[in-house]
Amino acid sequence: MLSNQLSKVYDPSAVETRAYQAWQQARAFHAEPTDGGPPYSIVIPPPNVTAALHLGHALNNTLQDILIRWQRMMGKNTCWLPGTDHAGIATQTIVDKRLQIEGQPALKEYKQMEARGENGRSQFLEKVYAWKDEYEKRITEQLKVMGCSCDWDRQAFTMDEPRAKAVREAFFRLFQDGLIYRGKRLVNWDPVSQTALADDEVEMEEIDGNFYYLRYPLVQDGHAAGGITHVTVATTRPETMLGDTAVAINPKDPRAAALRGRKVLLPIVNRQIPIIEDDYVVLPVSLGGDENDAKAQFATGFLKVTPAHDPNDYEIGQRHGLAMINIMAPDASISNKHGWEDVGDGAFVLGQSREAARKLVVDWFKQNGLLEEIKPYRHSVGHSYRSHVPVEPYLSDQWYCRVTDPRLAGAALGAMARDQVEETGAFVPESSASAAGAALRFYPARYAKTFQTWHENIRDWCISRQLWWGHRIPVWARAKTELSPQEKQSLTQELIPQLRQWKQDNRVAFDQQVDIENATSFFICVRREDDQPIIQALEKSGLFAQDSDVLDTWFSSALWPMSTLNWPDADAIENKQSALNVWNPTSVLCTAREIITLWVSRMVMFNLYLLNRLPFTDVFIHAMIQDGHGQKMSKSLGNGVDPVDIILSHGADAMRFTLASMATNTQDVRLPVDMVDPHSGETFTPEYVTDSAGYKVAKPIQSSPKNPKQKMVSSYGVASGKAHPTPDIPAARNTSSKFDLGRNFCNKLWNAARFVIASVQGASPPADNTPTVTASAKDNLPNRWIVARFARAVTAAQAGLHDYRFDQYAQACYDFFWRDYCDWYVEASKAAMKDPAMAGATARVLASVLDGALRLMHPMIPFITETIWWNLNEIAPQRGLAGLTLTPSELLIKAAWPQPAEPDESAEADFARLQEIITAIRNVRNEYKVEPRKGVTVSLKAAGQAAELIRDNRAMVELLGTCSINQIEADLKQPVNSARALAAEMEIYIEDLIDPAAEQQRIEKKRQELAGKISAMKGRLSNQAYTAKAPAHLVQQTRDQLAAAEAELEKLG
RNA sequence: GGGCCUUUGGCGCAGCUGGCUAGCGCGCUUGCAUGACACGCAAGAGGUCACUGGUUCGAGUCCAGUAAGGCCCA
Repeated sequence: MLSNQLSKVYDPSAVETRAYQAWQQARAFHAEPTDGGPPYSIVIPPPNVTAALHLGHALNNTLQDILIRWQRMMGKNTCWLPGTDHAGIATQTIVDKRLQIEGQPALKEYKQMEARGENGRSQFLEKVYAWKDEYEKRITEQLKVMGCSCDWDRQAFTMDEPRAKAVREAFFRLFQDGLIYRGKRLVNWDPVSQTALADDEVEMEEIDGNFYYLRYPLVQDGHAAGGITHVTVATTRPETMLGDTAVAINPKDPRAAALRGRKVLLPIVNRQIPIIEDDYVVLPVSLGGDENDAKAQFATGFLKVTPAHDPNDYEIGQRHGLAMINIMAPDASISNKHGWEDVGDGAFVLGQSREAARKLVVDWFKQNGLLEEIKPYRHSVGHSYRSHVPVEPYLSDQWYCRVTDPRLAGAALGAMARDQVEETGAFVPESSASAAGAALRFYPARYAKTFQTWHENIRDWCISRQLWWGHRIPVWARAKTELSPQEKQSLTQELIPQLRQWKQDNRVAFDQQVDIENATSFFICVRREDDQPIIQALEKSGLFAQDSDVLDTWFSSALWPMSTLNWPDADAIENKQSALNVWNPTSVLCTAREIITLWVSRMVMFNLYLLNRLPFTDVFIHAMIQDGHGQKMSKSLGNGVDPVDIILSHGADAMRFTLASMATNTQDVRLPVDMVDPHSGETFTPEYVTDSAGYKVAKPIQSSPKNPKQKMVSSYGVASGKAHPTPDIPAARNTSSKFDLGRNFCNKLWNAARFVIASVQGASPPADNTPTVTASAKDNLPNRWIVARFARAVTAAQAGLHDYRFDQYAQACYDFFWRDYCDWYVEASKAAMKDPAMAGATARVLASVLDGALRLMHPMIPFITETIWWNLNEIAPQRGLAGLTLTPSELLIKAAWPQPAEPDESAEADFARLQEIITAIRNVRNEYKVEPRKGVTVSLKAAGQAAELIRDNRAMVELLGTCSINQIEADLKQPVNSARALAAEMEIYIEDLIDPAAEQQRIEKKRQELAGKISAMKGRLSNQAYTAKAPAHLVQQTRDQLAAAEAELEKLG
């Protein structure tokens, strides 16, 4: 067996690899549902296979691992399910781009191959799978080096076989129940990716645009119109006028009456379109519109209505039964082949891009005297989150999930914890799940509101995407509307009877209320991917073809807490002891806030609908990490920090500790980003500049702090292409000195453990060498004290973890281990270990409290604690104290979480007095500039218990104060030439310090401090309102404090 | 436009249902290479808690408003 001796210098990389291997060998991460114990489970928010993990992932997964390891030590049957997400559009786009950069055939070429019948689709998907394999592997590696204790046996991917099965079943059930439908709607169309986007995939960006004022002449039909010959519409998108089918006016507009029933002649196309009245139209300021509304300032009172190219116009079109004319091809060029027929004089715009067409149309209006004016206007325009081009509202056939249905959105609202639901007037029925106490609860609570508002305003979810990378939509549609008599016969006589049978067998579903005998088109959803007889029958008939679209990635993500646990396998559903039934609902979902609407909502709706229970009970939303200027970390700004770099430079434990300390209750945390000088290896703060968009970025070229002549390229320089690294001017990595916090702590822990283990090694066992050896002997105050402090630390740590306050947990560990254990207890033990009467018991306490501390800190810093644990097991196997049960365990990961005991308050109070005295002595030594190792002689004026306390702990005070105690007397006179300090109601004289002036100054400073306090407290007490209204105990406390301060002042003389 | 959040020493953050003489880490100052640790030890300096008003015996903490910044949803 390898020696577990701790190396002199802490080397994280050596420690980490070995510990992780040991855990895996022991199968410590794996659990079976039948293992027993209360279940505790987490599903990982599956990282996208698009790219490697960044610091946000590191935070997210560190926090999950802390929870998992904590709960495992608490004896729960713990399962953390890892996996990755295929991220449809993002991955497809990135692979396409990579192929283009490499000069290989890319998506465009594969699409052409597919059109020629050469399997372009499957060949392209092979490329995407290769990418996925690479990144899935990389992500898994990253999670492992971070220390994540995932159950790797259960690793999943959103497109693997079991997950595909879940998607199929869910789609089938929703389709069968009428919760999925196909509709011609306006979608957010990305003309570059040529796919529909969900609302949340559209990013609003402020754009400098214009309002164009276009004149539409009134059709002269012989009626007077109050002298009006034309109407002027204001638009930001003039090219869409080609598809106008009405002009709207507000019924309150005074001009409305005169124009009622009239028409305008749409220029260019010469289409006659009606003037309609609709409340939606904004009144211009001159006619009573709101002057604070920017739109009213720009409005003319007439609104061109283009139902096929604007969501609001679409609504108006629906209300008024207007025609919808689509004037664009899928690539957003102007086209007369997708629904626009009356081109009129518009041939000159056909085939033009949106941008070019806009210019041509405006020019046309100008030339024909119909352009009234152009006003600059800044407004927000939706952009594709993927291709970053403006999204086109586009009329097309898409699949929708009817999330507006009460069975989905309503159920999600009903599952919320009642005390987190805000009264909004909207009807929120309480569901059985929430009534049973298993309600959905958000941490921090404020995020419940986001969830609630989203569901109260939800719109149907467009789930189809015109992509290749994703789950195919399992629907077959009639490919032909016109059938030959032969085809007709084969359909009605063969296929339809079969279909009816299959439907009865629950193997297929039709869209609801369709008469399949007579309908010219209908949809068949096939339940199972492997139901070959059906699929073959449909395809061989030549009458049906599978929908070519894929599902939105979130459709499969929405099933994640079920699909990772093998839903819909029969065994998973029926067996009470199946993983699904034991671990779903999962215990908590850890994620960032932008995911509440995208993902949390959909998981809740699907899990409730399909399984009649929540996917998880707690939702913990953690902060987002920003750079030092409060900006999002992004590739293009070059302000990201790579977790792998931090692990290399600081160690995984150090990174984890720091991340946990940053996990406060707030929305965002800032992480100032530093750079590593590739010439010297030094970390320094780069020079910042402001880029054209107003972001603070690192100057592309930076100078080495050591030698300004040596230059380097910043990440921003690389990302923006503003500088190119060369051998002389290399690229510099980002880092952050914030991680020093964790590194310092781990280093402290390592060295303290080495020291403690070495001290314990030689010590003879305590007289009472049983697992219940007591630390409460009268002469063992430091022993009693550290045990009490440990009990407090456990309570604080546990409270922090329970509330998802990882910063409080980290702080509790830090304060206890460094401040109490190292600074005081280990130092004090140096005195006790020299005393044969105390050495044995002290050694036991040293080892036992170290044991407890390792257990306490293991979830946060697992590698280092595990490694020290092995060494401690070897050197000091006998551990445990009365009131501190420490069941032995070979591996720390499997050890039991320490139980908090009642802290010994008298030990705490007594020890605090000793600390005060020692600090006072040190203070005087420092002010008098006594040589650090030179002893001083100290006498104390103390009586009774105080004197006893000093006498009992004399060796410790002498050691820690670097002094020798001369006298401890109740009526001691201050020795000549001595300095005087007050502490713990004692007078302390440090002898042979002769500087009367300095002494006078010290005493005067102290006196003023006291006087300030006294006058403040006197003021408070002389206020009658205070004594009358403040709680009695507080008033008494003030009186006591005043008396104490006055007594102290008295002593100062 | 609606919602959420932030503003506490040079920097990053705590401060629970109001009682604070406002904490922590980094940085800073002064000592110290003490046989666990200089990624360290000891002792210090540094803040009228963004601003204005209110409630209260008492406000960093509650309320209203103002300013600056960030995020989400339209």
